[in-house]
Amino acid sequence: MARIKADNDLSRKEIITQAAAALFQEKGFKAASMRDLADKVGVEAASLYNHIKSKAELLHNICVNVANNFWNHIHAVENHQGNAIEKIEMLLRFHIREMVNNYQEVYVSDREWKHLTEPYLSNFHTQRREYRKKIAALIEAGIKSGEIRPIDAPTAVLIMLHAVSGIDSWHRSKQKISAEALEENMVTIMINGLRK
Amino acid sequence: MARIKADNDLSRKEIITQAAAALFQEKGFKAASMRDLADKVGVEAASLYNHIKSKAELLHNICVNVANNFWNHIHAVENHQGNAIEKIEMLLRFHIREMVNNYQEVYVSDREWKHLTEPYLSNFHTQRREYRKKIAALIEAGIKSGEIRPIDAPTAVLIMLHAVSGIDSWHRSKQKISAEALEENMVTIMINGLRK
DNA sequence: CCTACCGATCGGTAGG
DNA sequence: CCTACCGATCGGTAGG
Repeated sequence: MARIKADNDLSRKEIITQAAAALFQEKGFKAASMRDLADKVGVEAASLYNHIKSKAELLHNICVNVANNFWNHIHAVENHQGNAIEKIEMLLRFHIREMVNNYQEVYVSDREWKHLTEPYLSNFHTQRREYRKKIAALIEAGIKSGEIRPIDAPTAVLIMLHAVSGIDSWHRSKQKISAEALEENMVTIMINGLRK
Repeated sequence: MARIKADNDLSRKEIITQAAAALFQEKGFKAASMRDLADKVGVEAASLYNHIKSKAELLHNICVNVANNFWNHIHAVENHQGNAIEKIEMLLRFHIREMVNNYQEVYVSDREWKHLTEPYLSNFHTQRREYRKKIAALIEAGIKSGEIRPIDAPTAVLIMLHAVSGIDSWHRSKQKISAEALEENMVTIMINGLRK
């Protein structure tokens, strides 16, 4: 009995979090009200608080989930057997697929994280900086091995990550090319831009 | 006398608009309050309304200024003598420089325009779409002439524009490379990514 | 999960 | 340019 109740609570909370991700993506965190969210879920605003603690908690959960997802993946990339270009392509394809399939959460985590409250804001910021350093290290390795042009690695990271975040425009576009074609086009442009 | 007063009003309004651009960039449009803005300018909130009509007008002015700036430039690019790669490089360098030198306004126009009110929202959206079509046409021309890889032009546009918007991270970074080095690195990666 | 309601803050106005 | 203030809306709570 207790377990079934706990399961129901969990999935209810997940439904609310998913709806919050969609809402924060559409309107932005500050412009999205808890009344908007309640409408989306189909309850009164006050009822949300039986499942969540606060609006801030919703943003926090979204950002932490996304951050951990990318954080886990880059360790797999680092341990992957292969040259630098292969590793970077692996990372790039993961980013593209996450942006395609898990659009709203990834978008919110990327664009709305500055509305996190302390200490989560500082934690997120630090992890983000570490994550980018890891990508820069992959690029540096590729420059040393002669696979990649002698460019500024942090600048290359910034181009890569932001290019991928442009997929939000793809989601909204009228005549979408397929997700596969999008991925191949992005990889072609970015990898050839880096490759010597 | 009347002229001096008019001049003072204009520059006062410009001071407020500049401060608003900085504030909207830092906090986001919705999270930035008119009391915040008044503090930044050094007056009481009510006094702002002797110079501006509304908070919405401030965002509108910022977005229209930026949009017109880019709109005028792309006509110069289209009329420029040269091959497709040269035109695209010219456009890319202009975007990079605007993002470096006119950071706050460009950033706000890029990230906060969805908070515009009608009919400005629709106008902005339409102009933005037309602008991107013009860039896609430049890329298509380069593909036809054999200068550029056979890629999906709208995807290439989206990568280019978003890569440039990543310069906001450069502004905040601790050990900044020079603006010139940033520009050369970006141009190298993007142009070689496109070039056949 | 709802009704009823709270204190805080918002954009903006009146009047001087 | 300021003091004083407004109606609306916000995130969230009490109590059932």
